[in-house]
Amino acid sequence: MASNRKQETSEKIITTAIDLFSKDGYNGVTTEQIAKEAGFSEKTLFRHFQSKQNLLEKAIDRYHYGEEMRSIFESKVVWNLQEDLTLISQNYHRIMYQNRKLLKMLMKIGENVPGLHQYSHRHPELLKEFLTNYFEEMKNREKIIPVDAEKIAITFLYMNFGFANGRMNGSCDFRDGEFEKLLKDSVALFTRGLTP
Amino acid sequence: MASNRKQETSEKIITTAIDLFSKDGYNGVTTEQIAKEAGFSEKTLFRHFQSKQNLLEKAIDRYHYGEEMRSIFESKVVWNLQEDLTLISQNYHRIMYQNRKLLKMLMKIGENVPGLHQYSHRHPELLKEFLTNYFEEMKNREKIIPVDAEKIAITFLYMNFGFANGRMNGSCDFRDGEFEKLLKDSVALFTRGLTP
DNA sequence: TTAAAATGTCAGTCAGTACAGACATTCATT
DNA sequence: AATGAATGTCTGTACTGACTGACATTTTAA
Repeated sequence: MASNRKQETSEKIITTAIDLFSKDGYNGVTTEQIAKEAGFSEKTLFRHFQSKQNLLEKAIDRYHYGEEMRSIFESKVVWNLQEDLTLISQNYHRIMYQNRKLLKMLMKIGENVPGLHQYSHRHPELLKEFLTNYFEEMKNREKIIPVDAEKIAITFLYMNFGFANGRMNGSCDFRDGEFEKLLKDSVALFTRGLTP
Repeated sequence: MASNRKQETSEKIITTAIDLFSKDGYNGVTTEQIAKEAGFSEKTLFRHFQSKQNLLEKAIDRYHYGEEMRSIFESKVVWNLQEDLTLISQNYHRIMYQNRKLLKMLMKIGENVPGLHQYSHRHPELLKEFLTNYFEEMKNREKIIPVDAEKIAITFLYMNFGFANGRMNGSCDFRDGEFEKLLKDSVALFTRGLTP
């Protein structure tokens, strides 16, 4: 089909744009670079997206990150701290890693993009609430010591955000299973710190 | 003194540049904007810094948080886990907060700036080593349980980086003493998770 | 084979922006 | 008050980069 080909072209241009934007930011990349890198002419880029700004917006829309994040909430918790935290952090990092370039891109985009800030903070907020409720319930079940559930949730989330950020920017050497081991140790620490 | 006045002008331009760069990135701000916002003419900006690129470089090495970071290493550890972690995290966040705009700026700058990546990762690396050695020694003294010292150090650091990042971007409402409470709770969690 | 859809080429427009020179003006110091 | 340093103003240059239109070429589907 023709429409299929058209779609593939758009797809290729978008992913290339995300790739370059994530490295050098929106203003640091030219439409010519994007088109060339994607293997098309600049003209084709504009035929597909009309403007650079629109290309950016289409790239952001592609952010299915939000929808995927929902899968975390659907994580079947079994009310066992270690198991649950492991599952949650694994899901979290899978999603963050899949969307790492988009995330880097978003972090580089200025504060001048309206609504973006709220948009990109909506899902983390939901995740925080989800975790807070989880810890609250665990307290009721007397499976963890009495703590400020929200603060523990924030701590767990920001710790994992830190991990994800470090992995994205290649700060530490997270080769092979190193990253998984780190997650395991951090979950173990939480578990030991919270179980009565 | 005349040289004093000159210096003050440079200072004002640099801080303004950092302020704007941190919001919209290097390419998202014009020299005209910087000059105007700083209260000078564009010509003065160029008389002081010759080029925009040079202004960026001066901004980067004038506000190097690296030296301040050294004060963390000079933190007098007393080999009491809770006290030491509290002191370290407090120092860390003081420095991160002071340099928050510079840090935001650095995060937005593309990977095309040579050497910047290594430069901005040098001090966190040192801090990681410092902390790793600390946990190692605490193990020897049998004040904490046997764990992978490096992984715990990474966990503690990335958690705090996550906090700092959240505070910089205003993700959560860290008003009044909320942030301090968060630090306290997270240190308590670590302490409980590591003490035998 | 053929028509339509998709892409390429190339030349060009237009706005924005880093930066320079000439000259006027303000400011601090004596 | 006078002088030199610092700054302002204004004009201009050179270049980049988003975006367009006309026309040619390739690709796809019937």
